[in-house]
Amino acid sequence: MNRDLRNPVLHRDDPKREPLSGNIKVTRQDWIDTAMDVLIRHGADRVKILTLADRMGVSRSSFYWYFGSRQDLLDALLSYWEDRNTAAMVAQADAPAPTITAAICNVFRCTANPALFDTALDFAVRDWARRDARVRAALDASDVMRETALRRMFERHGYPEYEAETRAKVLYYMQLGYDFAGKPEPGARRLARVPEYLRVFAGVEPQPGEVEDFNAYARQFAAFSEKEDPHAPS
Amino acid sequence: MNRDLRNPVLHRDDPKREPLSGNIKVTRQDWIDTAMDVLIRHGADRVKILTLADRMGVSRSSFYWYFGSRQDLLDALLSYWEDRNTAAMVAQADAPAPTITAAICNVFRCTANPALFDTALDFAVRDWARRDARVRAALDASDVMRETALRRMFERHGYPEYEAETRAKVLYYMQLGYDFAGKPEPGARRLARVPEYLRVFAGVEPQPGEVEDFNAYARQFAAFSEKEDPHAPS
DNA sequence: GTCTGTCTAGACATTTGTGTCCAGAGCCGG
DNA sequence: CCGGCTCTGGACACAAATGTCTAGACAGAC
Repeated sequence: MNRDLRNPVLHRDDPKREPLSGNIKVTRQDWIDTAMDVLIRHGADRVKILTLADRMGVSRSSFYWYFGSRQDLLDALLSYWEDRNTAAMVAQADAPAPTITAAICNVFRCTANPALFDTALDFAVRDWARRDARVRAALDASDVMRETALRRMFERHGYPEYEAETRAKVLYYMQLGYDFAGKPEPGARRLARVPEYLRVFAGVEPQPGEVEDFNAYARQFAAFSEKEDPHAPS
Repeated sequence: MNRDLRNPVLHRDDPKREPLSGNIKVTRQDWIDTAMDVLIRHGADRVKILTLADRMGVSRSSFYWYFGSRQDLLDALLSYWEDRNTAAMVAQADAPAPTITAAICNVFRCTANPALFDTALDFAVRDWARRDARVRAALDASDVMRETALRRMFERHGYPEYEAETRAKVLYYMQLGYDFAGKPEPGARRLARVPEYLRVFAGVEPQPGEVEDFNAYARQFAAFSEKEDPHAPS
């Protein structure tokens, strides 16, 4: 029973690592999934090993087989976020669109669709960034990428560079502030307000059919119709 | 030495309580001030009694003379916030103004002036609200009051009720999102953008002199010219 | 069937934070 | 000057969380 032969570090870091079948109660991914849920619902500083273990019905020791430390787990959570939300929003902003209002609707499609963009996760990461410099750096980089993509979007539709930058800021920070604030408006009222938002953000009238197209899309997602409060405490 | 005669609860709760002069190292207000600083810079969950005591150079026991528990201190912090930011923003929104753009500038004056509105504190309370139901309730009430005041402002300047509500939301949530996001724009660029913001928020051109009046006001405050990063971690 | 590697449980040490108790220092009024 | 009130320091108990160590259960390979 040589201790070096079962060195857990090697196995943890091996991407091809395949666990034995019947022996396992939880996998590395189970730890990550549970931690992600706690991160979103309670914040990064409440991702505690004991809490996760209790919730999954295993002992804390199991954790240290899969992860070297709590920090390792948190790094995994940040990696997941980095590979998701920002890419989705940039893609939607870059998507071709006949008019600026249609283009803005594309951006709305992003935040309306939980499969494309997890607003609760995005918020949790922002919250976390206040407490961790590495997270903060990753977040700042993401904000720049998103805002740049939105500015390019306005520029493609004929807005001068400086005005495009301002409108990108209004659109992006309004979106941010809306998700940040307490209670979201009920889905129906929120949808009804879309044409007005388009007028304010673009400064022009939406074209016929554009709002209807977006509404039809948005109604597919519970997030936009009856979203549960993403900031409920405790 | 009857214990009931020196019952600390009576003294702590007595608003007319006057400490002896030369005997005191810290006052109740010192604890609150230090806690407020930590709340703003690191978040409510890092307001630890030991940390505060170390920083003031006294023992933890002193704390329990002035406060019954850590919760008592946090309640004091919340009370302070409740009596400040919201009142200031509502007052600025209600202030008479010749045009809508001048009225919006009044609101900008609020967030530009640290004496009227502490954005960092506001943010810290929002952060805290995610972790404490009572804070969350106080925050929700404040958001409603602020948004209502902004809607009334647009209505007074002739916007129909529904459009006034939408524009109030864009103005308020953009403000929120801007403070929420990572790095604020440098002061000069931010000031230069004011007229464009006015056009987007109001949908009309600012009148001559309005922007200049606001700029002259804003330049008095370091917060708007070279604000330090309010969300630096740790 | 035994051995080997994978994974888990339970006990231990350590750190950090809260709250309580008590002795006592310092100031004040009588 | 002295007794009582105000406030502080230091010791204690306790709880929550992290990380380490060791024994051992279990499946698969041979």
